[in-house]
Parts: sequence; structure tokens; C-alpha cells
Amino acid sequence: MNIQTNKPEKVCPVEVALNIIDGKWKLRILYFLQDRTLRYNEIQEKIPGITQKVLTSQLRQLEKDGILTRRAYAEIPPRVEYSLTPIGKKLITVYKALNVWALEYLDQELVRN
Amino acid sequence: MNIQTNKPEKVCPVEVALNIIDGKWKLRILYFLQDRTLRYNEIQEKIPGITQKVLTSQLRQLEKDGILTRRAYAEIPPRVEYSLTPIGKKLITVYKALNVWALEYLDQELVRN
DNA sequence: CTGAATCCCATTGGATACTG
DNA sequence: CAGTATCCAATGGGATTCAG
Repeated sequence: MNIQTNKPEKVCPVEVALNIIDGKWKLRILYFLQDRTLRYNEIQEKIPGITQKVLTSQLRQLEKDGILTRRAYAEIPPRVEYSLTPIGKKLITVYKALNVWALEYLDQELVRN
Repeated sequence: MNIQTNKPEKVCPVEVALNIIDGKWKLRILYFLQDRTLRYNEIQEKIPGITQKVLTSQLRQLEKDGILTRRAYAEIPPRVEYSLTPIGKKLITVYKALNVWALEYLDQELVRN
């Protein structure tokens, strides 16, 4: 890609954001974490349809990207809590923008059909 | 999914929006179309790295979802123009929200590293 | 010029079973 | 409880070729 061009493939910020958001369930996860810490199981319960493997993987990615924090307690039974980082909380803004737009969109779809 | 539950798999608006936005290049395309109509080739030039198949496919999806309009002129050489629909233009809001967040995010990443 | 048609591969996500 | 470990299917996206 970009073979012999002088455009240095500058990474558009939006793409960075999209890569972070990308993943079927990530925004859903963020949504539920927006105002409180949740345990692994609690998240899973709130998102019916997600499998453990996928949930774990998306949580790991979000953690890697600095969107949320994972705290494991050395207890029996084990306890792991997830919460949003400050920058993660700010992503809710995007969620809301999406939501506002989606409502408008669905509204006009109704009219179209 | 949701076998024998009473939750009727309500489609979260945000998911609708995500499905529409989803696709590596869609927001980029929207971005370039935000204030003017563009021809196929013009879009392709503005987005280095995208292949024709993918560009065509993403344009078709956006058209199907009512985000943009395709106008083909029966001329030689052929001319095809793309422009945003009203609801498509409103998606720019989301783009901007993403962008604002992404800038903040990249900023703090710099601090972290 | 503006695509459509094929072929192909990598990645994502899902089903299921197992574990410290 | 909070994950791993496998295996598998679907999809997205890329390279290339063909066509109106």
C-alpha cells in the first residue's frame, strides 16, 4: 500500500478510534460500564448472546487500548472487576452521538416504508 | 440466539448505526462527500489503498442504507456521481464526535509513552 | 471511465468443552 | 467465578481479470 507515494500513510485519528471501537460488542460493553464497575459475570449477563471467549477477547482489547481497567482479586472464588478509564468514559460521547443519529435514522426509515 | 427467552432481541439503535458505519472505509467516504458530490474516480483517488471491488461494495451498502445517492449518467465516457442524503450528512456529527475523542485519545497516549 | 466477476486468504466471531 | 483451548464458519477485504 502506498508504494512510492509521498503521502506517508498518515493515520487518520478517526481510524484509530474506529479500530478501537471495532468489534461487535465493544460499544455495548462500554455502555454498561459507563457509570459503574462490573464483574465479568455481570457483563456477560447483560449482553445475552456473547460467548465467554469473545467477551474475554473484547475486554482484553479494550484493556490494551486503555479504554478500561481490569482488576483481579486473589480470592476464592476469584473476582475480576472492570471499569472504564477516564478516556474510556469519554467514549460515551461517541456512543451518544451514534445513538442520536440512529434514532433519527430509524425514524425516517419508518417514513420511507 | 435467544431461544425461549422473553427478550425479543430488541435491536439497539446503536447497533443499527454500527452496522451501517461498519466497514473499513465507510466513514472516510462519508467524510469526503460531506460537502460535495464526487465521481467514482475522485473518491478512489482520495482514498489511497482502497480497491475497486471494495469501494464499489461499500458504496453499494451505503446506498442501500440510504446514506448516499448514486446517479449514473448515460454518457460516453460514463459518469457516476455520489452524494450524501440528508440523513447521511447528519452522520458527519458522529464522525466529528469520533474525531474529537480520537484527538484526545492520541494526546493522552503520547503522555502515557 | 466505471464498474462487475472470480478467486483467494486472513481475521473475527461462534460452539463447545475443559480448568485453576 | 473467570476464564482457556479447540475447532469451525462466515465475512471482509485484496489481486486480478473482464466488460459495457
